[in-house]
Amino acid sequence: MEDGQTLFDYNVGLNDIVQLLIRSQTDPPDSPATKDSSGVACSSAPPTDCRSESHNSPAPGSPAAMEISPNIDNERSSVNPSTVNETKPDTSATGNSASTKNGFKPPSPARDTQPPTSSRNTLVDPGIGVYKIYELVDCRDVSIGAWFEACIENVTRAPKGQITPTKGKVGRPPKRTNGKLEAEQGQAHGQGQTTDSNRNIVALSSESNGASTSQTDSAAASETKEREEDVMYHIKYDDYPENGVVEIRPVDVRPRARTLLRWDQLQVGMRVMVNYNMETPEERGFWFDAEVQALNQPSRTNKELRVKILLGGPGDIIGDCKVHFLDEIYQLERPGAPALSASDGQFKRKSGPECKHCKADPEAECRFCSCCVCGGKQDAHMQLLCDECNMAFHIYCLNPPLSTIPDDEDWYCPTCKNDTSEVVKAGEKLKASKKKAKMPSATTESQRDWGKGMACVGRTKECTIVPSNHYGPIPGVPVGTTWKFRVQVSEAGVHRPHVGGIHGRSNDGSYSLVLAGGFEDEVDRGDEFTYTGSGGRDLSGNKRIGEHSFDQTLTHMNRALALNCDAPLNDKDGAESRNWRAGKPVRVVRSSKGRRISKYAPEEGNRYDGIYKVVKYWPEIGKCGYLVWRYLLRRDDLEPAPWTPEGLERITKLGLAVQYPPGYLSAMANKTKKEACARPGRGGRSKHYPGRGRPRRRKIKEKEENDDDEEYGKPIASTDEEEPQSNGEKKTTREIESSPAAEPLTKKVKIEETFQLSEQQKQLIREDTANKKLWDEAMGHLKEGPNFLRKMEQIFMCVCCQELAFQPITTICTHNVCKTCLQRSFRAQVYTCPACRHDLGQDYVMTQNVTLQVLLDQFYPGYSKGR
DNA sequence: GGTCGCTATTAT
DNA sequence: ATAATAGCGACC
Repeated sequence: MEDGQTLFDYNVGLNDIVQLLIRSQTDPPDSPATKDSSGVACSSAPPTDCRSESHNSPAPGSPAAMEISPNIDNERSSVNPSTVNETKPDTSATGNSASTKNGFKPPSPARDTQPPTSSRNTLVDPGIGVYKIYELVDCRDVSIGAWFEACIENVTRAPKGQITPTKGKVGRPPKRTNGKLEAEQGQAHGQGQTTDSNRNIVALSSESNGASTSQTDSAAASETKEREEDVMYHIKYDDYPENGVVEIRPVDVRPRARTLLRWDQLQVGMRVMVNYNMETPEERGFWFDAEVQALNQPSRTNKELRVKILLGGPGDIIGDCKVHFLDEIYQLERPGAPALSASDGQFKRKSGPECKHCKADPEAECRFCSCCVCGGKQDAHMQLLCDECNMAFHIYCLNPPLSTIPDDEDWYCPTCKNDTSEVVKAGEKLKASKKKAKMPSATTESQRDWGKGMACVGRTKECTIVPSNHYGPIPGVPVGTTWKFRVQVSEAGVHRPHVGGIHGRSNDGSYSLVLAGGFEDEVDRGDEFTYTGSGGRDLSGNKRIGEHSFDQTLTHMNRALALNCDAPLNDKDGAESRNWRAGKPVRVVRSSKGRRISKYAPEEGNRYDGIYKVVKYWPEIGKCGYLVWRYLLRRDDLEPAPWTPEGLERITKLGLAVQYPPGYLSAMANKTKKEACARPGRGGRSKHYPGRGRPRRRKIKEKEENDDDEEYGKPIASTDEEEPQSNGEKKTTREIESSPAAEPLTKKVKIEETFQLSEQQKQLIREDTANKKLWDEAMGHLKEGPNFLRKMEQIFMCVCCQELAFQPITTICTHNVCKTCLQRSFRAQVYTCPACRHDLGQDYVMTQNVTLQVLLDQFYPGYSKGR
C-alpha cells in the first residue's frame, strides 16, 4: 500500500480477507532484487506468473533443467513431464497440449547418439544397464509420482557422484487433504519460495544409497542391479515429446506395463498400477503404483477397490483411495521382463484427465477442451492456451486473428489480458479508482473523518435461518423486538436492505418494509397505515435522499409491494384486494424517525410490529407535486401490536428492550466521558465506534460474544480510572446488549412466557428417541418463550456448517449433522462423527432423521427453503 | 438543524 | 457488474 491510500482505494471491502506483508524498511520498492528474483516478480504480476515455470529456469534438456523447482501450486503442476496443464482436469486440452504453445519447449540439445537410420522397431543393446535403446518402458515423474509411457533413447554412464538426486527437491503433487492443509498450502502459494514451501518438498535421497526404503519391488530390484553401473537413461515420453530427451535414474524406469489384472486376481496387500486422479477421483487421472487395501463386492456388479497410492518417496503415501477404473489394473513389471519395442504393438494406456464435457470424443465439438471460440478440435498446433484461464484459442479464431504463434513467453486471452494502462507496477502510485473518481469527494477538499458512523457498516452476522425471500415472521423474533440501527434489523433478517424502505423482488413480492416517515402525507393509525413507494428522487451524486424530481413508477420495489395485494397487478390505476387477508404477508418495522408523522413509531430505534397485508394500492399526486404510488396496509397478526395493552404486557414479559450493537453503549459512554474530560482537540482517530469490528460469523459461542465488550471496552479500562459507578453501568450494558442471534435475552430479565407446543409436536418429540437427551435439554428452555427457538438452534446446530441441521443424520453419539455435510466428510474419507470424532465406520448407513426434520420445519417455517 | 458524502445489501 | 435504496453522524 502506498502512503495516504486506504484499502478502499484497492477495492477491498468490509469482511474481505486480505493478506498483508510488511514491507522491509530497507528495501526500496523497486530495488534490483525485486525485479530479478522470480519470487518477487509475483508482487506486481498476475498470480499465474508465480507458477514454477520461472523465467530464469534453465533450458529443458540440459542437466540443470532437471532441477525441478518446488511446485507449490496446488492447482496444477507445470513440471516435467507434464509441463502441461494436464493436471488440471477440466481444462485439459486432451491431445492438444503436445502441440500447443504452452506445452511447447524447444527440442532437447542432448545429442542423439544413435544413427538416424536405425529402426525404432529394433532394440539396440547399449552394453550397460538393463534396458535397451528403443525399449518401451514406463518412467516415473518424481514430481508427480506417476508413471508415464516412455521410450529409451540412450543409455549413458552417470559420472560418479552425479547420480545423487539433484532432483531431490521435488514438488509433491497436490494431495487431497482436509480443508486445513489445503488452506496452508494456499498460503504458501502466495509467498513464493519461502521456507513455507519446504513443507512441500520431499527429498528422495535415500534411494541413491540404499534400496531398503524403496517403495516398490521393482524399484528395489532395479536399484540393486544398477547401483554398480551407475547408468542414466535418456528417455522420451510418448505423450510429451515437447519435453525432449529427459534423463531418468534407473530407479524410475521399469518395463512397460503389459498385463491387465482381473478382479479375482487382486488380493489385499498386492502392489499394482492403477489410474487415479488426485483432484477428482471420479475422473481419469495418471498411473500410480498402489497397494490394495480393501476389495469390497457388495453385489455382483458393484465392486469397490480401495488402495494406498505409493508416490515413490519414502512415506509418500496417500491412503484409502477409491479406484474407479477397475478394468484397468496393471501388474507391476520387474526389470528383466521381456523387452518390448514399437514392433510389439502399442501398449498404450488411457491416461490423463479427459474432458468431462465431451468425454474426449475426437469428433465432438467442445468449447471446454478445444478451441473455446469454435469448439473445433482441428489444427491443434494452431491453438493457443491462455496462461491465465487455460482455455484454448485457434489463432485464426481470435479477434483480430493472429497469423503465427506468438514468440512471447506468456500469452493471455482477450478476457484475461489486463489493460496495461490499468496495471500498477511496483512502486508506482495507485491510479485513482473509477469508483472513487465518480464520488463527490473527488472534487471537494473536505477533511472530514468519514466512516465512524453506523450508516454503512457491514453486517457482522447474517440471518441464515430463513432465506432472504422469506415471507412471514422470522422464527424466534417476537413482535416488539427493537434494534437501534438498521444494520441490526438487517442482521436479524427482519428487513434486509441496509438502506431502503421496501425489501422485495419485482417478480415475486415484498417481504418487509420500514415506516420511517419520509412522506408527510402518510397516515398511520397503527393497525392500518398508508405507505408511499420508492423512487421519484434524484439520487445522483451519491445521495441517499433527494428532492422529488420525477414521477414514481410501479417498478422495482413498488411493483414488488403491489404484488402482495390479492388482486391482479394493475400498473395504471392500482388495484384493491378481493380478500385482503389472502395477500402475501409483509413484515413491518417502524422507525423512530417516523415519530414526526406517527405516534405509533417507537421512541428509539427500529421496532418489528408484525405482519401486515396490502389492502389496496393506487397512484396519486403527492404533496411533493409528483406522482407517487400509495399503499394501504392492514395488520393481520396474532401477536399483539406493541402499542396495545396486551402488546405492552408481552414486551414486559419478554423483557424486550432496544438492542444495541455489541460494545456500542460502552463505546458511547467512553466517548462522552472523554469529551467531559475536556479534550477539545480533534480526536478523530481516538474515537472507537462500534460496528467497525472484525468480521464475524453468525453463530458464536457465548464467551466469544462477550469478548466484543472487551474489544470496545479496552480503551475505557486502560485510559480511564475505574469509577464506582462504571461497574453497575456495565452490567446494564451487558444485559441490554445481548445479541439475539447468539445469546438469549435472559441474562437479567425474567421471561414469563412459555413456548407452546402442539400435541402433535409433543408426540413427535417423544418419537425422536435418538435425540432424547437433546430434547430433554431443549424442553428445559420452553419457559423462555421465543428464546426457546434460539436455544433449539444451538442444540440442533450442525457442527460442520454451523447452521441448524438440514436433513439431519442423528449419529449414535447423539449428534445431528446435515446429510450433505456428512456426505462431504465421507467423500474426504473422514468416517468419524464431525462433532466428537466417534468412528462411524466407512460403511455407515446414513439414515435421515425424518421426525426431527418435520419438527424443525414446524419450528422454523421457511428454513428448508433456504437450504 | 440542514447538508453532505461515507459505502452497505439486495436485486437484477 | 451495476443499479436501487426511507441511514447515519460529522461538519457547517
